Amino acid sequence: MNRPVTVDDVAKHAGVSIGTVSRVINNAPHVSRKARDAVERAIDELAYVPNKTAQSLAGQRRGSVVLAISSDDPGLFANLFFAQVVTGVNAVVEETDLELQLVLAASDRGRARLSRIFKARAADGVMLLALKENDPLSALAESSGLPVVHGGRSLDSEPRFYVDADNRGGARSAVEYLISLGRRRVATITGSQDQHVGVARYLGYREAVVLAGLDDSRVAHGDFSEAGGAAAMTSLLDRFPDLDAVFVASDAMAAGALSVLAARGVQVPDEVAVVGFNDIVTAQHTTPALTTVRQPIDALGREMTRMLLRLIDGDTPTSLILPTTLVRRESA
Amino acid sequence: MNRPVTVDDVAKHAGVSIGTVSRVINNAPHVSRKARDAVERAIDELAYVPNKTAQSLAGQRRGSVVLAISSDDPGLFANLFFAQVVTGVNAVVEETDLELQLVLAASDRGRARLSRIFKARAADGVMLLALKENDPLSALAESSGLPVVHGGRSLDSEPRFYVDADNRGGARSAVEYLISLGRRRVATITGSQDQHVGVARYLGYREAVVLAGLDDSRVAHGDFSEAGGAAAMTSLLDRFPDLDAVFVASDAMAAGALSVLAARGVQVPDEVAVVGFNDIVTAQHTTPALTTVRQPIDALGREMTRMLLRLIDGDTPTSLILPTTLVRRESA
DNA sequence: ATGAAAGCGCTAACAA
DNA sequence: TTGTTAGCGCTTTCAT
Repeated sequence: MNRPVTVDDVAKHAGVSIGTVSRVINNAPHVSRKARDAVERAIDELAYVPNKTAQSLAGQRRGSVVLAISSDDPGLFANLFFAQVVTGVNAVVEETDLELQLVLAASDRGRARLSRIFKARAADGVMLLALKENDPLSALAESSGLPVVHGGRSLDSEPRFYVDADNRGGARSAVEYLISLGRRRVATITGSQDQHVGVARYLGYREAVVLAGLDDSRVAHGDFSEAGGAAAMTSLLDRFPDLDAVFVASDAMAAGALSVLAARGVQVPDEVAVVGFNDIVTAQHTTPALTTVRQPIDALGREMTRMLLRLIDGDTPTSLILPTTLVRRESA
Repeated sequence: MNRPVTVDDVAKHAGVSIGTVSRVINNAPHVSRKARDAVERAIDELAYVPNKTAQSLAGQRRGSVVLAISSDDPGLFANLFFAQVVTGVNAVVEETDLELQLVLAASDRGRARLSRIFKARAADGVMLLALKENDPLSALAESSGLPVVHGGRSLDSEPRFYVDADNRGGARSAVEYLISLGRRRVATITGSQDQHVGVARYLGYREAVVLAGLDDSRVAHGDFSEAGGAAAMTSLLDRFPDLDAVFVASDAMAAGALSVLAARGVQVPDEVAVVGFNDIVTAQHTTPALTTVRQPIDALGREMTRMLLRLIDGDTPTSLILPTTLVRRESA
């Protein structure tokens, strides 16, 4: 393992001072054409690559951003969501010379680790994803003094800087679509009402139904799980045997609902139309294939990252809500 | 933003030299009980956290490992796999004070980034995941001189250090299971034969069939995609109308195969038993639910990381093949 | 426009 | 056992 090439080597090779080399590297002003050329050639010839650690130490910035994920539920959570967010984040990070640090912070141990990262100033900024309600991560991050961007919102407090999908609008347009199909007795299976997404999608449902002058009382509360969806569907069917459509706040719950509907011999979409939310892979494989609301997940990752970069640069970005799209399949 | 606490502060506060402080932090020997206590108290009282960057620079180690992923196919790839590997990796990294750096290296840009990381000695080791055949990443990583661990193998060359699932054994036991069910005309839909997994699973099939004294000629080649699986199933049905079982090298292909079987009115599993591979979420939602081979994905992540840590410590670990398990559902 | 030198906060070698 | 000091490789004043 031969000694790595340093600034001094480059300086020597180019016949200039290390100050000049440094200026060229950070393309600072006050460098003569000649010197710049010489340095650039030296860098090329020696295949010099600056030592990131040294840059960080001298430059007082870490050169890395953290993506912290506060979910321990690989089943529900991982479904493409994770991969897609990371893809989006990576795309933007790639354009910079920052590093992307990943921290799974659902456990105490994970949070402690994150906390050390903050205290040790081991990152220039943080993106927080999949926070739970009253997630300690939020306070932890804010108190660090580092720039923080949230993916999604929470019920307890509106983050200062966030990117979120338009859950309410997505739900509203899903229900409006059902109504446009001629359905008049539209029910909903909600997600957990202690989470922002759950509430937002429920509000979207109500908005559409009430605006259309229809009855918004056909409601069963679920918990985003398939089993919960099945239970809620059963309850709905028992209480409102006349319903002709259901807006379900997640695809997983919709899958559960579809099984119940099938078991009861209810025709989908003929008797009851069903719309889900999320567009997970499974949505294509339910019977019938599920009409659902798709979130722009990689865009979420990209915009979170852009926002964080601006924050790091000292700008004050504005929070963002990204539009969703309705994916029409056979269930409605 | 007040000046962060440094070693000198701690030293002063504890009334010892910075050498002693440093020794305590790295729990080196030659520290008196008394001094250690004093330092520890000072650290507590000042809430001192060492600056990672400075540690790295002085200590000549980066304090981070890279997880590089060479896949751009979020659809196929992301299905839980990604999240589970990361979960496993994170679990082990969490026990150390290393950072986990994520690099998506499917593009030229991503590879270039990785290359800089290597050259800039911006990591202590690398884990390579989801490499394609003849993936340039492999050479890139090896040439860096850093410790490298591969997740999975490739056809072109056996990595020096790898962790892989027992694809061959998993396939073999899946087919043996079919045979134990009384099936005698077992076909297979293979995965891409230019990938190690594809070949390994095919070999496992042959092994089981031939060892049982059965005919191993009922073969159709697929490409791991759902559409490919459907096409292969059609071909199989046309060429071998007598088949009574199919081992399909991936769940996605199995989903495609099941659709074809259903369309042709073939009863599963009564007429034809089907077994898949991977145990993706979708496997539970096919009709009928898919019997499949599950890989220990989070264990893969964990073991890769352990292996890398040992490599970084200068040990010479041995490559690992992790056992798979058969998950019985309704399709066989 | 350029060079010299003082750090950044820590580790490690060497003295004491 | 403890203290001192010289770096790690870079950035950034401050002179020149």
